[in-house]
Amino acid sequence: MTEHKADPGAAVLSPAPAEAKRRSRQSGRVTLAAVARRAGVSLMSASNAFRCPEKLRSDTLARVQTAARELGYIPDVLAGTLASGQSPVVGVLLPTMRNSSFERYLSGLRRAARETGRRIILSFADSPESEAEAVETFIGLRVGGVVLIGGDHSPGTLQLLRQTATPFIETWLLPADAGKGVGYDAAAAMTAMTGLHLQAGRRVLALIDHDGALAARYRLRRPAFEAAVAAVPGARGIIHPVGATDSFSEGAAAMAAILAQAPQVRAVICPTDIIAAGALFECQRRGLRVPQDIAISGWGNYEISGQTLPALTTVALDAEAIGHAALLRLMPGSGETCPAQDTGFQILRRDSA
Amino acid sequence: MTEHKADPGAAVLSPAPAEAKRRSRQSGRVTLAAVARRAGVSLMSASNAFRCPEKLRSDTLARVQTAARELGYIPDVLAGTLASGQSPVVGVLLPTMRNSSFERYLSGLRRAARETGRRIILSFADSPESEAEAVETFIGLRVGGVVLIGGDHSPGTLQLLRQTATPFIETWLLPADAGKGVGYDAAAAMTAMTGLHLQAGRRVLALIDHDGALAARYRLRRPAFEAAVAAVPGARGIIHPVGATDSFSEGAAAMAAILAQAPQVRAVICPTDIIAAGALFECQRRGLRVPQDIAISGWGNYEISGQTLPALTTVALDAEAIGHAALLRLMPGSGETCPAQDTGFQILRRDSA
DNA sequence: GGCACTCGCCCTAAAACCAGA
DNA sequence: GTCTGGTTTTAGGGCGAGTGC
Repeated sequence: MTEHKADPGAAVLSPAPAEAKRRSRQSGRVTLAAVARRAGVSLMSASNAFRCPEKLRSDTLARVQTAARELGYIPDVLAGTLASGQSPVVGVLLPTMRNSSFERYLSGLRRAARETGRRIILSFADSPESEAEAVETFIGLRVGGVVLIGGDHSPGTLQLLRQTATPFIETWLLPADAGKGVGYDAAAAMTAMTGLHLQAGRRVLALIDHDGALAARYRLRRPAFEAAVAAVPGARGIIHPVGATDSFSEGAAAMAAILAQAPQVRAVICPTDIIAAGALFECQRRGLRVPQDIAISGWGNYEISGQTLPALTTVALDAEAIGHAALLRLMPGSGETCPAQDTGFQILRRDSA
Repeated sequence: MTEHKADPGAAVLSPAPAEAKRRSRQSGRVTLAAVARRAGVSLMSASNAFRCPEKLRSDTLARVQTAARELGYIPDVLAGTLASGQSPVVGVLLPTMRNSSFERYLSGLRRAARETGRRIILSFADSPESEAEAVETFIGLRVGGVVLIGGDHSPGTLQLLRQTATPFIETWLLPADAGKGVGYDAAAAMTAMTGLHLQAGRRVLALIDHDGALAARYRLRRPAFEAAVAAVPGARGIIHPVGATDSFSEGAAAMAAILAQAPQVRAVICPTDIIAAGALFECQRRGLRVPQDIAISGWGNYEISGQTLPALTTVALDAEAIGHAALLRLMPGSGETCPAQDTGFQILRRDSA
């Protein structure tokens, strides 16, 4: 069936122009209608084949599926979302790539997405502005939900989510948005970690404390540290704040600063394994022995923590479980019971402390 | 204007049901129509205010903008894409989170996106299946383009992209898809790196070679290594393959295996800085001095490479530039001249080799 | 500057079809 | 041949915005 552009002048007379115009706007992609035509069923049956397969007789269903496969049909999520008002897409916002826990977190999210037929898209944001921007992109895409890390979000971000009634969930920390979040008890972990150093007989402890924007996932730790130190007579705690960027060089610089300020420090608690590794490298450069001269502990059980010499004592948390539970909890309609919200943690004692 | 759900029983009698039905399907979100109403302009003017502002008188424009801000209007990208057939969203596919070059790559992409008014969504894929799945999600979302890393993609992935006529670009390596890709010359970098070890007088060199799925971004290196070694009389090259997972422990294991197999090895060229750091840690554990006993070089100039002791000699590449150029090249319509496709590299000599 | 139509799909309602009882 | 119950079709109206006239 050949067809050329209709002469605009003849438009009124010929039946063709409407047809031609329609064609010109079509994307050329395989549509559901094409699948239906090929399978010899109605549009509705084709639609139902994807949406509620149980409504079709199995042979009809098979016909549609075959046709879809043969044609290479990929559902237009946009059109579906627009029409139904429901999107299978979940937007996940990560603060940084540098935290290897997030890799496991993501695989938990992916597993849950596979289980519930959802699709995940990602974005990274390390500042309030980029966070709001990313969330706006998600909302513009009319995602079905948004998964956030930490409880520290720019007012703009939260307002956007709320005013558009986009379901979202905050993860990683407890207590998060009461009854909704998924995470572990960072304060308890800090209490345990500080206790470990104290029980080893160390009395002058330093805490490297992340601050800055979007650093709320560290915020619960400091009070727990201070309380634990205060509970032991003769113990002293030093707080050294660092910027929110997680890097080896920050760890090295922090270690240098702490040693300059308080040479008698015997243990350094780091907010991440990256910082801890950086601090360890700095000690190596100075010829300080770890843990004999000074103990170092990290946080997060990143892969590197098991590989440095000495290996790093750290806090292991179940990022995979957090991710998995987060997605399931995001949409109550899943029909599944909501998993427990506390995914726990574990102090992983290795050689550095 | 209060309104409650219409009583289903009364549906037939009341004039409300149609209205109620309509309402029930509406998202409740702020639409362009609402903005137009509030600004007292037609729907078209409101649309134009965003799409081609120059078509409006400035006071009309301002009225629309004010109304949009007051209402908290967020354009429905879905509807816009569906209607126009063009999407401002670009899907970026990353192989892994562990490569800190990708962070810079991403910021280049983001900068370009900001410059051209596009939006970026991300996905990670480390296997052919997850790659195809991610690309399918992008295509289902009818993204305007897809940015890929490396030239090694599952046939399914490429076929999907081609059959749906989705614009895409392969980055990172040269020569990529001739005339379209953006990247650096990995073979030349390997030649230079091998030369560095040879010039230092080392004659038994080992290459740790990534293989496995999706590892094409390493594939050009080995022949260059072999050629460089062959060109120097008395030099010998050992190839040690490792799986595609980029981890410290892989590096450590590879180093152990190489030492067992060829104790006389004097230099090890690693495919990434992570592997190199892992290899270095293994040497430390064995009391081998780097670089006196054995030289190690990495690849990628990840942050860790400057922090270990000794710091790692590595290949620095301009990931930011790759990302930036990739997005600009993806859509020729940008009106900008396409930047050069070779973003170059640099051998960063530090202490480990 | 505005009207009518379109993008691809969803959804409701009601009618049509197809067994078997 | 009518009734029944499940399956499929027909018809039409959206969803929110862009496009051609």
